[in-house]
Amino acid sequence: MTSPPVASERQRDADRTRAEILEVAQREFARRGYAGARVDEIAELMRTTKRMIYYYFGSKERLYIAVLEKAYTEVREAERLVDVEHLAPVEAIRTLAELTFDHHDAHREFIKLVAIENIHRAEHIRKSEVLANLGTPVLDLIGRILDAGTASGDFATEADAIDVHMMISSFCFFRVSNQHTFGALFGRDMTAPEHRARLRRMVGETVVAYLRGAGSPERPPR
Amino acid sequence: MTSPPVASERQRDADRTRAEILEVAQREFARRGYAGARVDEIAELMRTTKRMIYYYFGSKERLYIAVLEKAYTEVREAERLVDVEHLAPVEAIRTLAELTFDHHDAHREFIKLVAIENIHRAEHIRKSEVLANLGTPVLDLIGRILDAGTASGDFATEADAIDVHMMISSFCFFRVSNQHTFGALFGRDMTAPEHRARLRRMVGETVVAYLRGAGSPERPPR
DNA sequence: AATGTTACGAACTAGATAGTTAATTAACGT
DNA sequence: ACGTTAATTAACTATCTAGTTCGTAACATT
Repeated sequence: MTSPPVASERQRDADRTRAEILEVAQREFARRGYAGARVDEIAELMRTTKRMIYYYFGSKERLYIAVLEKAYTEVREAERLVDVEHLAPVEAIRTLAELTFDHHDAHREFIKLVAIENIHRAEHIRKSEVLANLGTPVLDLIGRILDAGTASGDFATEADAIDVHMMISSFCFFRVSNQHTFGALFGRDMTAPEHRARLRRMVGETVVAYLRGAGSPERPPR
Repeated sequence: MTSPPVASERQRDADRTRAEILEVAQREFARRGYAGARVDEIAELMRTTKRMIYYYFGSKERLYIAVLEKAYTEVREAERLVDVEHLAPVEAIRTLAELTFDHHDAHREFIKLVAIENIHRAEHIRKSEVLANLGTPVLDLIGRILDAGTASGDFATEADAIDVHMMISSFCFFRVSNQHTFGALFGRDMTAPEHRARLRRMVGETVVAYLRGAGSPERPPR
């Protein structure tokens, strides 16, 4: 006659505890960096104890890797939902750039984790079997858009998919990752709402302009 | 009859010791991040002792701030030497972009420091009186190039100097700062020699293409 | 040469920090 | 109802780490 235990009512719930540790840990690692984050601090910020971190993850490093794996996996999920192939090449690449912009805008904690991981020369990513083999479907998508654009004559620049991806990512990533030093030096918070729409348009226009071939010195823009 | 003390022979040399501490500290902070760097480690890597760090800099944080101040100041010195105003607008902005690329390519340790400082929300930069008021002459330079380009009709896009600076910086900075995660995920080291020239050309072409207005949807490229 | 000042070194300390031990309790299958 | 196992807690420890104490040696000044 007792009601079946609902997740939120249960006093012991491995999944819940594990998930909460990951959530809090992600926030702390993103805020303080890997070395700066404190296992005790993470423990205090949740309802369970430090022992649970070691029970489920074994070490600070393995917890950090688990955080990275979760964050990257979620981001890949979002990427899979991008659908721009019904658009003409120019609009397809412009829209992809703008969606990438939105995506970076919405996942700032993830960006911090990536920045932190780069400071550590990606040593943790390389230790993760999950992440080491995580190719990205975005590259294929860009490749197809580039092919279509070249075939249609819209794109004059012979571009490489990885390069184009880097160009789009760099703009979107930098705006968020370097907001603080940039803000301190130039007195402008690039992530403030009043700059958002303009910079969003800018990425799209930049990729399109580049691919159309307007930047090359030999061949003047058509 | 005793020979005058030469810098290298002297057993005590405040300037030298101070400089060596800064050098080693910069390397260590760039390698391990602020929290990850160890004062003892820095001390072991030089000929003097940990006591000297506290003698000259007072605390780990003040040492770190001193490292930032030195690094930023040196970079500003290099920026002052950029001279592209004798060129026509298109070539001026292209050259500026390419020089910025070279600059980032040559100062990777500085880039790491900036990335680290962003993880700490630029709190140390803000504590430094030297850095807080360090405007940049590059912005004025870009502003003048943009004005000239608009006046001559070469640039159709009404761009903002800070935005253009951000676009150039983001590409150059990201290539270096994110080389490790990017390499791990896409299997390409963007900082490898074989990609250098191509990507260098790419920044220049991208800014020029954008400023010519080739990316806008309303107005087709001229 | 005497004296004061600046630069330096070895050893030490208090507190922080990752990781552990071992006992305890809730859930679940039978 | 009951034994088994998975989940959880509190208290503990070894080590590390930023910062200090105190004494000394080199240089400058007179």
